[in-house]
Amino acid sequence: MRVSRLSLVTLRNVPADAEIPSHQLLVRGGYIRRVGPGLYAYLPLMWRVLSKINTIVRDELDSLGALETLLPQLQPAEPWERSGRWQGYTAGEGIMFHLEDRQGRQVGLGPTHEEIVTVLAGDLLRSYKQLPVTLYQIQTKFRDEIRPRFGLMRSREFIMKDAYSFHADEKDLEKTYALMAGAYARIFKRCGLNAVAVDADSGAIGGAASQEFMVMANAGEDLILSTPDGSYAANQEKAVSLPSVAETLPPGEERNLDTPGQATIEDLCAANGLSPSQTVKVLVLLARLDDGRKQPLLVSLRGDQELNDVKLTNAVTQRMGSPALEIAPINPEQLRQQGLSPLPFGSIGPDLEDCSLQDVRSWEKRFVRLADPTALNLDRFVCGANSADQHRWGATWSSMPAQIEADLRNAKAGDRSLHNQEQILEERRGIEVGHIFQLGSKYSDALEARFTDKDGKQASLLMGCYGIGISRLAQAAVEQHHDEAGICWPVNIAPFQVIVVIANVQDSTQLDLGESLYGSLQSAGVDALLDDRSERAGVKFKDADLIGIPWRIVVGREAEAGRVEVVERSSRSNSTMSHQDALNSVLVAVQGGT
RNA sequence: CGGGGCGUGGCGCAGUUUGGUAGCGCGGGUGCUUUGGGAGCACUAGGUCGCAGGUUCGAAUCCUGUCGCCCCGACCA
Repeated sequence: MRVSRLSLVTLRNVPADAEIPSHQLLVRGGYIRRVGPGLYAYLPLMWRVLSKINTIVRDELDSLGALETLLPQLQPAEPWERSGRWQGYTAGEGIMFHLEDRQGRQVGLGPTHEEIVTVLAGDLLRSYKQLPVTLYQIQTKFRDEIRPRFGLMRSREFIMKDAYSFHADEKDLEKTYALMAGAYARIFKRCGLNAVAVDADSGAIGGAASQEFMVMANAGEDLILSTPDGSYAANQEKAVSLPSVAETLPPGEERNLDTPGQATIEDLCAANGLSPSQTVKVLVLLARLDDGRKQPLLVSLRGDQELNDVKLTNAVTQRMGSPALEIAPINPEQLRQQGLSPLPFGSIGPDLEDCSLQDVRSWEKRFVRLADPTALNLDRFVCGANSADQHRWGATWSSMPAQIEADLRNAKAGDRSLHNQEQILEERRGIEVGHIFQLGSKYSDALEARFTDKDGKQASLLMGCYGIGISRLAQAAVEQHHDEAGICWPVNIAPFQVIVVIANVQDSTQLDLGESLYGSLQSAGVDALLDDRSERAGVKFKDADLIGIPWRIVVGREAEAGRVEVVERSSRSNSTMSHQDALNSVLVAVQGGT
């Protein structure tokens, strides 16, 4: 390709709406353009990058025997209703774009394809003899994000590879899951990314085992906790750790404490010479459940611990038999609307009585009481006395109502690893580029996707599902590979592997040599770009750096002598040599990396 | 949804406080000079100042409404 024909528009100014380097560079380099909030056009250079990533992905998945398909983006509501996800995905903060067609049918734009593929699999896969099967597609997904940001990192329309596997038994599912994990590791490596697999929550997709593949970068939206020896890594949503040892309360009788204005753990401890680990804090929350119930919760944590929303949501979902769609603190306004008296927030104890809910209008009439082990393991503690400006010193669980024990706290940097107490957890930010799940029969049960097993009996298909954010991956690669001057693409996903820059196209010797090198590269099967523009050399160098082509051959001053300069973008190393040597060394470098 | 900010040529911005009929840098076009790290000079094209009302002799500027976009938050008392 000739740069003169590429419609290349690079920007010197940093676009005002781009925050992180990768987003700025992709816009400045002429890779993407914003069309609306969270909506981007992939310009010709970007499309080449995405195609290269897709080629690698296809190669690895095909080698596992997976089958490429293409499924509808416009999806009827019905299978989503049967899987129980229509409500959660469309109501309130739901993430699915949905609409009514001219016949009044409800349809959604696919944020993911479990429902569709499960229905299909149920139709197609009738016997264990057909299993296992893995189907995949590379396609645009739609998600009505609360707040799109960072360019392609969190956009409302993005390209995703999603794969779904179907099995007759657990063992077979686990086998494919493991194979897929291996393929993912190879895919990210071939894309030039430093990605790590971490334990993850399976979230709205549901299911058992689940791992995320994270590209470590400061711009990442996820917090990853890991041990220095690499033996443990997990998303904070899921991470576990050994809590620090609580300080014990000195001996003494249980008594009341006057705690005027001490509404936070911090204030309480400062005013009374306590350590946060000697206290129990109680959060008053309301869970909105999928079946319509509004369930008040009392959640007890040791004072020095933070609540983990994801763990809480999972615990509530499990106990209530209906998915928790949203859990939020109860505020005084809500109490008023329910016709309840105000609660002494800041002085709540685990034994706040259910009678304070007696007159509720639309909520459940009893609290569900959950407590984290860090709180339950305290023999004696300080907690709220359920009356304003009053706490209790030396309280014990024996005088409290029964609690549901559940891990509800955030693991954090500095905690000891549960798996090896010698190891202290560290935290880093990560960009989630892939996620694999063992779904089991969650969807096949709901959608009645069954097959006939060896014994002639009907059984639900066991499923795995596996995603890679293709467009996000491309941007993550830029986030991981750039410098002040621009992008430094890993050669395997670069839009072009080599750029031949003719320093001065007015000089016919330079022009001829440049053209000839370009032709030789093309005949050798290299993706080459020829900068044949009648710009000054400096402009062409700046653009080449910005768009990040891994290898540059400069045909300039010494063209007369048949000598050219070879520059490696990432290291900036350069050397001058004969054009034959240049061709050979670039061929070796480029093809060695493929 | 809550809080903050911003809408002025393709991009980045000034001008708004103190109304007087639109400007700077980059980019585009033409010509001459220049030619290895985003050149210089000259000429030139391009904006109903987000939109709709209002005040005024006169509105980018003041008032009202409205739409859009960006950032932060939605962390726990």
